[in-house]
Amino acid sequence: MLTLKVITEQPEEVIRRLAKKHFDAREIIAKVIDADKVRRNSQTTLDANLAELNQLSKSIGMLMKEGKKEEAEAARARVAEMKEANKTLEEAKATSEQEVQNLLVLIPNLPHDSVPEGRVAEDNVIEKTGGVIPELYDGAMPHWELAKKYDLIDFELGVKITGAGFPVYKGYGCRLQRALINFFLDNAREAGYLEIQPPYVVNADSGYGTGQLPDKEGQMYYAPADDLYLIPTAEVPVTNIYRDVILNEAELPVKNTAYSACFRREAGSYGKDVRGLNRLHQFDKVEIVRIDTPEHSYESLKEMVDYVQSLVDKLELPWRILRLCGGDMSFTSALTFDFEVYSKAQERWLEVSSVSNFESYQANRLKCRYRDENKKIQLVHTLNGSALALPRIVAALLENNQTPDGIRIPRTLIPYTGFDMIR
RNA sequence: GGAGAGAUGCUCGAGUGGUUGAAGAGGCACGCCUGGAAAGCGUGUAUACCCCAAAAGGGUAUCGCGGGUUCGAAUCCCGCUCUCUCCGCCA
Repeated sequence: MLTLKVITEQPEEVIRRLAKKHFDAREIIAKVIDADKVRRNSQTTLDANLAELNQLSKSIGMLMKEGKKEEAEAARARVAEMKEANKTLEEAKATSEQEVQNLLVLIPNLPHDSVPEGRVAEDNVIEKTGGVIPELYDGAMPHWELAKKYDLIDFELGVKITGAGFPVYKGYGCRLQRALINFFLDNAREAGYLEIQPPYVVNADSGYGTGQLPDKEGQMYYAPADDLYLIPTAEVPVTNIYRDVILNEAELPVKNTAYSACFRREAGSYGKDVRGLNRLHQFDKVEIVRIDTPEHSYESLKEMVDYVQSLVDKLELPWRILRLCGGDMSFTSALTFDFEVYSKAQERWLEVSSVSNFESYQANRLKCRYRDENKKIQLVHTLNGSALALPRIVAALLENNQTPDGIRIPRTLIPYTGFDMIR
């Protein structure tokens, strides 16, 4: 969430910048400022009262020792009186504090100045493209047919065991999955990321820390018996490592990577876009997470984008990078680049990665800060990106590399798969 | 799952109702000493919020978390969470 400071000190600036996200902040910011005034006022008087109370209590102790019983009793009466008044003040303070908090989480992050204007996905700006879109032979198939033909993935079996969106991988399909995971992790390690194996299940505090809760509650699988959530991405457990932590500037940037299975309810998405591997309830992903200083975070973002580009290049996939427009960006992001690869048989672009700088928005909720060179404590910037999500990469690899004789494995991946063709 | 013990600052650790934000030690930072270092000596070393234009300064809260008793709670009471030990079960 945004800091109270930026909202109370520069409300007009906040309103102006949020307009790009098509969020009219005027009313809610007025409410925040009002609630904050109440909060401040009640704290100021409450603190003064408590100070007097503390003084009185001390004096009672002294008077008792000195045997001045009557004076002590008088002080006691005064205390009792003040405590009544403090109850009201305490309530006002707690209520207004909660109100500020409740309002703050409803305000999205400010988009970076370089975010393009726009409302929908079509308004995103193509930043860069690469790779070659292949020509396929007559009779080329979409990946769900290829998966069946070569017995790589059994979608119906997943329905039987669990439900739609939980495919069962088999044989070459499994080996391709494992190869990709190792390929992504090894590349990340070589790029300086520390590998983490996080829990796949998190508590509510972690959900709030990265912003899945409260607003995206319905998108996570929930285990009520233990009040735990299945992670929708490794970002959640990995970023929460740094919840309530004060880092030293020398430790920055933190560079972590993690493979995990990801679980998403995807409530409300149906239709042809969900065919095959395009949208799943359980999928595999390697995530990269960075924590950095405000001064360096955009350089970090660029490095992350370049890194993801190197992956799709190595996989010989046709790709493009989109700079997301204000209307298509996530609630929490300041600047996001999406990576898409072209799926030739489906003749459409598939999103395989989303790389974002959240600036201090996530850090504020997470309470992740660092001590700068002047020993001053300030919020870090957090960034993350997929590097990469498997299903759509697999879809594109299968479709783009199909030949009448089988499916060709990209050269850089062969050491990981142990085979060069799926036949 | 059963029984017991415990949770204090960066770390260890003292502290069972009254200037305790918290002794002591260690660590760390700075200064002195030194040719340099070690040792030694000195000083400093939590976070959030509020008041103040800012700085200086002042105030409030925080000893796992939440509530209660009391004029006053790290210290007493209740609930919760977590950790450790033993037993059981087990990849």
